[in-house]
Amino acid sequence: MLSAGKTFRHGQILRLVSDGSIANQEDLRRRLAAQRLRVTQATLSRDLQELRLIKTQRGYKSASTLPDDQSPERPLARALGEFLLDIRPAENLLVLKTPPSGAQPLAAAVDGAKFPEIAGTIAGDDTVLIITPNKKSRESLQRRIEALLK
Amino acid sequence: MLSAGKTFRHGQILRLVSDGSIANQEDLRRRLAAQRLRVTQATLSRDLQELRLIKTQRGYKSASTLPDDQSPERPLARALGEFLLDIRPAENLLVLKTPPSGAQPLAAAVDGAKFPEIAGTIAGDDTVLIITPNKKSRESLQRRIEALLK
DNA sequence: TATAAAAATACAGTAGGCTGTATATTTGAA
DNA sequence: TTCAAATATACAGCCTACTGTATTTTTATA
Repeated sequence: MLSAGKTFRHGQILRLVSDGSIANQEDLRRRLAAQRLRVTQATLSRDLQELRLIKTQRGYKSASTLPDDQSPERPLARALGEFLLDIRPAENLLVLKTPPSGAQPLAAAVDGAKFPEIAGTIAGDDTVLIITPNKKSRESLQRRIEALLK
Repeated sequence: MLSAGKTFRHGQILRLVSDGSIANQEDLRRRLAAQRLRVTQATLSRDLQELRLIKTQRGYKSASTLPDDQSPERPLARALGEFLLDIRPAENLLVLKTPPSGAQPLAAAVDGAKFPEIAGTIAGDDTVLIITPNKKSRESLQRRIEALLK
């Protein structure tokens, strides 16, 4: 299904939720159904989890400011699968090559993974530069990233 | 398998091929195997097709300069699945919302699809603005894009 | 043209992602 | 606390992408 359905649904959920008038998942389900997006409550439960939306008195709200107890490597694994073309080590630096325009999303995913080895990242159009304190930490990071590939 | 293997393998194929020393698919297979990427000749045949690499006297070469007879909507469908959060029509304009940093890649994919309705696109960080000559063409374009969603 | 090497593909199996159904758990109000 | 509503999840099915095997088709060379 290419998952376009899911991503688009997520966008619609964010939009509906930001309007602030969603009382519960059944409510959300009806709103989506009204625009031809028919899914079950179970699916919405999963969606809200993936989107990190938590319920408040006034509807749902982003939980992105809350502690990050989810595994941060999941979205990174996806991004790597989608974008990574090559890994090039260079002393304390790690260069990730992507197709044109792939660097920004991949860098965001790398940042999101919050690897302790990483001092910082810089992304251009098709290149992500990851800076680590030293060669050892780069090697460690590289192993962890490569482990996410297969 | 998350296809991480495939994208990364494609990157490695591009790298090996650019070195110019690949004689044939069996040769390429051995080179990849030497770096722990073990696949069959059949898979490489498919990879080279996807990468549009054609054989020349001196190895393989990009065929991207050749006429574009492939459907341009494939990568767009992927990009939409990956990035599209919302579609907002406005007279002769179509606004595509994406997650942060999603606009550039999505815009590139839209551009790549070469829709005749499109006069131009402008992308920021999370918004792609598509300009069409008039409302009719915007409606047409919108239908075509929405058809790629499911 | 005949032949062998190279490349392409038909076919089938595998694996993972997504979703619905049905059920369990949690939450909140009385 | 108790009950009903709301939410989460175990389970299974479906679908698609990917890949290997085995074979066919193409290419190039003698």
